[in-house]
Amino acid sequence: MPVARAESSDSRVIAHIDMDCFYVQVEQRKQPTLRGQPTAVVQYNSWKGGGLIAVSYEARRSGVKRSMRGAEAKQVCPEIQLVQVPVARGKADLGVYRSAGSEVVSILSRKGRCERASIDEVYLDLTESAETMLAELPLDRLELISEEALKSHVLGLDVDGDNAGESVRKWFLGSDADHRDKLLACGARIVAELRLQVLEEAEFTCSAGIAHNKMLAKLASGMNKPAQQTVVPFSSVKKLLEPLPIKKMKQLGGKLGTSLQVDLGVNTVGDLLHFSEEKLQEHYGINTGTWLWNIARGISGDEVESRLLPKSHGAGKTFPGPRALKTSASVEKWLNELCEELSERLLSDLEQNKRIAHTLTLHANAYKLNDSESVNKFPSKSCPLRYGTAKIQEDALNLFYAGLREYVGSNNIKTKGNQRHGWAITGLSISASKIVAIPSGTHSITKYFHNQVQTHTSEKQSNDIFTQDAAHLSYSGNGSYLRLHSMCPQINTCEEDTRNKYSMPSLNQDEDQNEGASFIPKSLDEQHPSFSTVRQKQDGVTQDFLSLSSSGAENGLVLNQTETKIDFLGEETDHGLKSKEQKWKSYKEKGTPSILRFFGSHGSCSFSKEDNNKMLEDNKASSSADSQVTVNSCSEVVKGKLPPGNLLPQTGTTLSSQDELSRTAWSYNSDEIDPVTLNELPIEIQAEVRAWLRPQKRANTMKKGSSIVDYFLPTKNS
DNA sequence: ACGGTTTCGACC
DNA sequence: TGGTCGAAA
Repeated sequence: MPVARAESSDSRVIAHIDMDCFYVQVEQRKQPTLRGQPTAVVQYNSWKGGGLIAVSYEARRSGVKRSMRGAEAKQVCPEIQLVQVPVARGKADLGVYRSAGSEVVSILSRKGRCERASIDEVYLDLTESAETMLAELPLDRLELISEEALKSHVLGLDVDGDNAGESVRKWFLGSDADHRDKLLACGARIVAELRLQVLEEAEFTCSAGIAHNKMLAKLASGMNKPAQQTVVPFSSVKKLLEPLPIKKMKQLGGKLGTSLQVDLGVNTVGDLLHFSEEKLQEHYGINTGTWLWNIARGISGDEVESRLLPKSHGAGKTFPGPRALKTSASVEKWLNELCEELSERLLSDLEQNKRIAHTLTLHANAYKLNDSESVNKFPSKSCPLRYGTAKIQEDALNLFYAGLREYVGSNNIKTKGNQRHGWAITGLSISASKIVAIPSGTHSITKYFHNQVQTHTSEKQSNDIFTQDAAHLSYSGNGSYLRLHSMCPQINTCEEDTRNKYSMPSLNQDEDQNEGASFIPKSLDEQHPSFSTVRQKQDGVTQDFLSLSSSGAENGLVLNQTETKIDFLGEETDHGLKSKEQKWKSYKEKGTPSILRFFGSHGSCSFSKEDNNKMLEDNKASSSADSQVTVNSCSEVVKGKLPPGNLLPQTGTTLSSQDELSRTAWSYNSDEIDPVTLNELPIEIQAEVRAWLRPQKRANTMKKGSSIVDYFLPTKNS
C-alpha cells in the first residue's frame, strides 16, 4: 500500500487508459471479418473448449463472461467466434499481445509522463500539457474542442441522460469553472486526441479516465466502456466514492477488502469515512491505515512513474490436475521450453532496448502424492542470470531441484518415512528480473557480450576456468554460487545432518502416461551433485550455501541427457568447489573488476555478492576495504546512475531522446572505478569503457545496425 | 480445472 | 539489503 502522501488540493491531471477487451481487438485487427462479431479469445481449447481470456462487448451482451470455458460460451452465444491464443513450444504465447501493447504505449507516451501499468493499461501524467494548453488556448471556443472530447462523460453533471451533451459542452466551455476543472478539461481534450491517434495508427479502441490522481482515473476509466472516456471533477469525488462497494477499489478486491467488510462492517467507501485514521491504523498498521483513510476521501499521492517497459519477463505454464508433472524428465522438458521462450524474450529486450536482466527466478506449484492434507508451498528460488538458452535452462533446472529438495524435505519425511515420496508439479514458471539498461552507444559491448553467448553455445568450452582470463570468466559464468536459506540458521542443518536433510528416498516412477522407467536417484545430491552444501560463517551466523558448480554441460547437452549429466556433474562437484575459490583468489590478486561485474550479465551479480561474502569471511580484518569499495561503486553504477526510466517501447520504434538521457544519466566519477580494472577488460571494449568514464568526450560513434538476434537466433537448431 | 503474467508490499 | 512470499489485477 503506497502511503498516500498527498494534499487534497492535488491539481495534477492524471489519465488512466485501458484498452477494450484488448486480446480480442488484437485478433480482430489480424482478422477484420471478426470485427463487430461476438468474439472471444481462448487458450487451449481441448478441455471444455478452452479458457476465455478476453471477451468482446458484443459477446458480453449475450451473457458471455470471462470465467467461462469455450463450450459454455458457445451455449449462451452460439454465434460466438472463438479465436485461439497462439501456441509456441506447447504453451500459450502472448507475444503478439505484448507487441501490440508496446505499439499503444509508443503512441500514448507522446503527451506526458507515461507508465506502462500492464500489457493493456497505462497511466499518464498530463499536468504539464494541460497547464500549457490552459495558458495558451482560449477555452471558450467550441470549435477548438474536438468532437471526441465533447463525448466525454463528466461525473457530477446532473442527469447523464437527455441533454447531457449540452451540459458537457457547457462544462468544457465554462469560463467560470474551477481552475482544476479547467485543467481536467484540457486533460480530457488531450486524452481524446491520444485515443484518436491510437485508433488511427493502431486500430484499437480504448477507454480512459481523467482525474486528479491515479486511483480516481483508474476508477473512471472503467465506468464507461468501451471506447469512451470519463472525467472526475474534484467536486464529484465525494458522491462518486460514497456508494462505491469497497471491493471495487483497486487494492481492496482481495483479502484486505474482505477484512474491511467482515471485521469493520465496511461495505462502501462511504462507510470507511466513519473510521478515524488511528482506528484504521490499529487494525491495518500505520501505512495501510493511513492509506485507507486517504483513499476514502479520494486522496492518493501515488505518482505516475516514467516507465514504458516491463520490469521483468516471465514464462510459465500450469499443469492442472491429471496433467501434473510427476517425473524429473517431464519437468526438465517443460522447463526447457519455458527457458527457451524466456531466453528469446531476453534477447529481444537486449537488442531492442539494450537492457540486461540480472536475476533468474523459478516458481513452481506442487502437491504431494499420498499426502492430501499437506498443502505446503513449493519455494521459489533465484540465482544470477546468465545469458544463453542452455545456461538459463541449466540454472533453472538447478533452481528447481533446490526447491524440490526443500519441498520434499521440509514436510515430515520422518513421520511418513517409509512411504514413497511422490510429488507432482502443477505449475512451473521462470522469470527474469532486475533488468537494467546499458548505456546507449555501447554497441561494441553488446556485441562482445553477444559473442560470448554465441561462443559458448557453439563451441565446446573448456572447463578449465583457471586458464581463462578474468573478463572471460565474468561472461561465461563458469561457476556461480547459489545461496540458500541464509535466513534460517536455526534449521537443522548442523553438521551431521546436512546430507540427510537433502537426501530423499527415490521419488516416483510413473510419468504422465508413459513408462515406469524414469529413475530418480535417492539423493538429489547424487542427481545434481553440483549442488553441494557449503557452510559459511558470516557475522556469527552459519549459513548454508549450495555451490552451483558449472557443469560445462552447457549447450544443450543438458537437455535430454540426464544420465550423461548426472555422471558429468558427479565428477564436477569438487572441481567446481575448488574453482570458485581459485577464481576469487585470482580476482583478489588482480584487483576487483567492478566494471566486469556490471557488464557480465551473469558473473556480475553472483560474483559481487557471493565473493564479497566469501571475502568478508576470508579476510575479515585485512584487505576487504578496497574490494568493498569496488563493490559499492559497482552497485552504484547499476542502481544509482541509471536513466530515470527505460524509455524504449519494444516495437523497434526508437526514441531519439534515449541517447541523450543515457548519456547524461550515466556520467559518474571515474574515481569510483579501479583503473587497474580497465586493463582487464577485453581489448575490444576497453576503449569504449574509457569513453564512458568521460561522458562529455564519449562519442557515440559505435555503428549500430546488425541485429544481435539475427545473428544469434539460429543457434537454436544449428 | 480462473491462465499467464506482472507488480508491489511485507517480512525475515 | 536482498531474497522470498503472498496479494492483487
